Amino acid sequence: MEGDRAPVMADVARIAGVSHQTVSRVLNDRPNVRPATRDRVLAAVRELSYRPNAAARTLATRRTRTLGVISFNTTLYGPACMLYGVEQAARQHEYFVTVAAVGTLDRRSLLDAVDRLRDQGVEGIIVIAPQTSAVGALANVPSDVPLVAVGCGTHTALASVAVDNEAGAELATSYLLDLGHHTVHHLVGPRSWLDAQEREAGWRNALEKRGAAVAEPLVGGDWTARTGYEHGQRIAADPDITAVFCANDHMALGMLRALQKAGHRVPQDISVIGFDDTPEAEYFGPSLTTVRQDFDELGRRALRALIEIVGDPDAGIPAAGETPHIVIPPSLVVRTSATRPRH
Amino acid sequence: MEGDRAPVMADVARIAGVSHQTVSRVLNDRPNVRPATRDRVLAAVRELSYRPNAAARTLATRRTRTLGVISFNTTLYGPACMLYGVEQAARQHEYFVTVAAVGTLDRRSLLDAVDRLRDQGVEGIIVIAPQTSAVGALANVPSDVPLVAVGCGTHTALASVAVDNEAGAELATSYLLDLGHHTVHHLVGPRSWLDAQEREAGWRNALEKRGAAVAEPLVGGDWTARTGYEHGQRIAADPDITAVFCANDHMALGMLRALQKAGHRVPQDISVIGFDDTPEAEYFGPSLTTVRQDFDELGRRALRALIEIVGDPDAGIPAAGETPHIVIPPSLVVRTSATRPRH
DNA sequence: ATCCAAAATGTGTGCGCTAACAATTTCCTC
DNA sequence: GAGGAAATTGTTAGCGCACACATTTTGGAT
Repeated sequence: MEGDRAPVMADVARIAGVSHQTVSRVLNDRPNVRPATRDRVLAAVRELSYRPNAAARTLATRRTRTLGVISFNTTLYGPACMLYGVEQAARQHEYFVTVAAVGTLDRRSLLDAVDRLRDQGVEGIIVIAPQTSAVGALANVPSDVPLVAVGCGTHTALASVAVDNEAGAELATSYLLDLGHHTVHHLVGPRSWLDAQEREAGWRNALEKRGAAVAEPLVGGDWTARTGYEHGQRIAADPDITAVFCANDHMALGMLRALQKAGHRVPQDISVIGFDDTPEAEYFGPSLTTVRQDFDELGRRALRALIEIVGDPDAGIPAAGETPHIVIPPSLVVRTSATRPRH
Repeated sequence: MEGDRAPVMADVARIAGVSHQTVSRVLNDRPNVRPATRDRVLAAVRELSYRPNAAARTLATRRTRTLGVISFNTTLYGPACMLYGVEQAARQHEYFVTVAAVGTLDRRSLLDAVDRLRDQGVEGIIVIAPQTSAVGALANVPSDVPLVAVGCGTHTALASVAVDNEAGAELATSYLLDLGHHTVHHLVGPRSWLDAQEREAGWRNALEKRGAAVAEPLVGGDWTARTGYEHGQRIAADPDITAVFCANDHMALGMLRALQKAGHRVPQDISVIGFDDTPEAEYFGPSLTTVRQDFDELGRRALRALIEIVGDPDAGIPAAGETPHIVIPPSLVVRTSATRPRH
């Protein structure tokens, strides 16, 4: 058990009575191999439990069939889903994916992550790091490996795949307006995130389109239920507010709790809408009306976009200078946390 | 830009006026290099932006410095955190990590994942797949790469790192008993998960130790809020029940909603306790008392255990036959969803 | 100066594979 | 059954690096 090396192609060749090149041809589905020979080779492969050595193959072909994913916080529901989608699609396309989590989003640690991934020889990188600063840092990274950003705003120099945050926010806001609310307040996400900025813009747009008053947005949210709760306490104190659009579901949860604790009923007294549609949102108290984005699909699309760029090199690299932006429309999921205002 | 190959060690050597071997020595921190030479080499490296070729290095050293993670559903909070912890620790130890998500937990797709990872040359594998079947399938995989299971029960033939589910469940159950409840009902997780089994066992133990009645456990839960809700409806109909221990937080959330919808107040009428302590649990209505497990730490420990096995080979492989089991104690987080029963 | 060990550097080889080309065989056509 | 194109197989040469060893240089001790 100790002494014998893992079998190599030459071993297979010997057993099958052919040259190692023929083995290579069989393994790579090359044409011009007689079926009988192919069978003998495959038999030998099985007999030895031979597995090709990836490093050697990479060295010879200069292709690693590996993609990298840089992720800021895989712990969040969205990023976790996107990662899943990416891996799923990668497998389908016969790529490996290696992940690099970054703890902070400063330029340095981002570039470090890129470096680490390049050291490993990834052919392309997907960035799940929806912060403005991240995109900024990455946009002009002097790298020869293609980058695609996923789930982060479209206003970027990077190729990207994202949900249309603005449209989603407009959907939510308009819905509340249609219900009869005079205006809608907005708890924004961290301003450093593109998603937060875009959702805020969408909210503002919808309000202005209808000529509704644009109240000062509530800032300081960090996506967590905690900050939602804190703002909820303030909102609860203002009797004029009838509708709040929260930049994500978790903050909406905190908001719900604060409101109820302060004695308000949702939706009778105040309507609340979230964003993301996490699996739990339906079971919040009350069931949360929210904007759904298909994270999985986002990841899959990102991967496909990346592969297209990395491409079978013979497919040709897309015209440089063109940074493709794929945007996916979100949808409103109506549940019970929002309703008509009382008059 | 097109024609020139990426620089290789020989290029660096030429520029620095040394042999490629000296470059190699510098890059690998080998002793016996004059400081002046080392500096010239490093300068040349910088000048060319040289990066060593991982494939070539792997081919020569037979080490990939890559670990694999097999994960069933990275979308869940726990697995996502563990993955994060793993990656974090891996980086520290200068390992890459590549992920392989499996969609279903049958033996085949599990072995496929292992194969895929081995094809890529991983030196070890961490399995985040806490199902009985998964462990069973993996326990006797005829593999030369070390496996460590994480976050899944300790009663396994696999090396593992896990939280002490049984202790956690006892903690929760005893707490409720101490509060004065005559007995505690239990909504179990999917029976195919070791965690679910162990939590059930812990719950049962605690009850028996105190001589409390052991009610029929509520089965059919699948970790989602939906099934928590469904069982909640049934529980709400039984006036005798005063305390429920749910196998995870999401199901507890569904339970809370169903109970409230049915007109019960939590905790005044019924106490509820969860398991996991997801970030949102604190903001459920009411704030959820739950058993906390440190997923990050779990991931980190798993990685360290794996590295120890993969080890600097000179460190020696631990005695075969010994499958180390690391268990981490959970803790009870007391919030407001559980209280004394009314008499 | 002389010699020797230690330090510093260079040379050759192989890791396991694929690409390019060379050699052989097969199979058809006339 | 001769000739030649097409199909099949083999041979050689790297890919870029680290390891084992050979060689040179250095820095004392004598």
